[in-house]
Amino acid sequence: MILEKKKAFNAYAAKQGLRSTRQRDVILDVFLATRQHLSVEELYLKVKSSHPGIGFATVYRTMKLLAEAGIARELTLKNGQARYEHQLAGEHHDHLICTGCGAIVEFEDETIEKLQQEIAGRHGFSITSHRMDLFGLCPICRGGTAG
Amino acid sequence: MILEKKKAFNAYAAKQGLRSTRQRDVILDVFLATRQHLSVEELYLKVKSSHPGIGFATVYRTMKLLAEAGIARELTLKNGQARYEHQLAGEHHDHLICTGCGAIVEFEDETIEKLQQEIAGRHGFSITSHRMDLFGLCPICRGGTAG
DNA sequence: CACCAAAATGATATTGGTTATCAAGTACAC
DNA sequence: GTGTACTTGATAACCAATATCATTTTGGTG
Repeated sequence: MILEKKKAFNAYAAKQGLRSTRQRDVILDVFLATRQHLSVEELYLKVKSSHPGIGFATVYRTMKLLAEAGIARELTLKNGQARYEHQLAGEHHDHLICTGCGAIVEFEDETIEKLQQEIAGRHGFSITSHRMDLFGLCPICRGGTAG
Repeated sequence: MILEKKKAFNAYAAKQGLRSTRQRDVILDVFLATRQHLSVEELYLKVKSSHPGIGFATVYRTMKLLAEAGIARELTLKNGQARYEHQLAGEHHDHLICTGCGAIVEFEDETIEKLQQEIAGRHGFSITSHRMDLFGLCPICRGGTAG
């Protein structure tokens, strides 16, 4: 699947007339090698540890590129810092976010998606994307005591 | 209803040991007098037009206060700038956001809310709040042509 | 391979929204 | 009225993100 993503990015790069660079390869590799929701800073630190020469401006630029290419999705969390997650082609998922420890659980629900389309339709909107985040406490932060 | 909000804020202020100031009254008035989703800057400009002496730091502080008091709700839009909307006691609504002109339409859907609770329950989460934004084009920006 | 124009990089400066600082002002209990 | 803790407003500081720009690299061409 990593190869697919790389091909997808190469295809996008070709279409856009972008050049193939070592830095972009490295950043894409690092991004694809993790399953977490990474901030640009975290990504930059990971990249830097193996390739100290790469500057953070390039990481920012490349992540924007990956988002445009449909490989990464940018999340705007409450603190204002951007985080990126993998974008599985055609798929979409939403988030359960623990306000205690920051843990993020992904989920998807077809029924909700359909309802969203219905609602949008009633207002004459054509939806291109959405964001749904549920905030609360995860089982661990609730302390094991149900309720 | 404006008086109710003011009473609610006074109650919160009393509970927190906060003092009653002219500035907070003015900012609350300005906020309650509008039905739009205002950025802090817009709010500041409105406040300033009638009370030039009030600084923006006070507007920021007061809006945080109103959010804590449950009177305002802070929205984190994609550009990172915070906007505030009215928080109707106990009620909750979500947003249809036009990516063309920035128009925001509010809606609520009980079925979705219930589904959210179900999903959270399946993962052991207890939900305290959520955010759901649907992005797309409003009827006007779609150009009138359905599709 | 050498050359060149365009694109990309990386160090740095800059921006823009938000928060912290702190002296001066104000509310409120006494 | 007095005292003091809370507020305010001007300013500086902060931080993520973007712009700038000289230098380097890519990828085509001869």
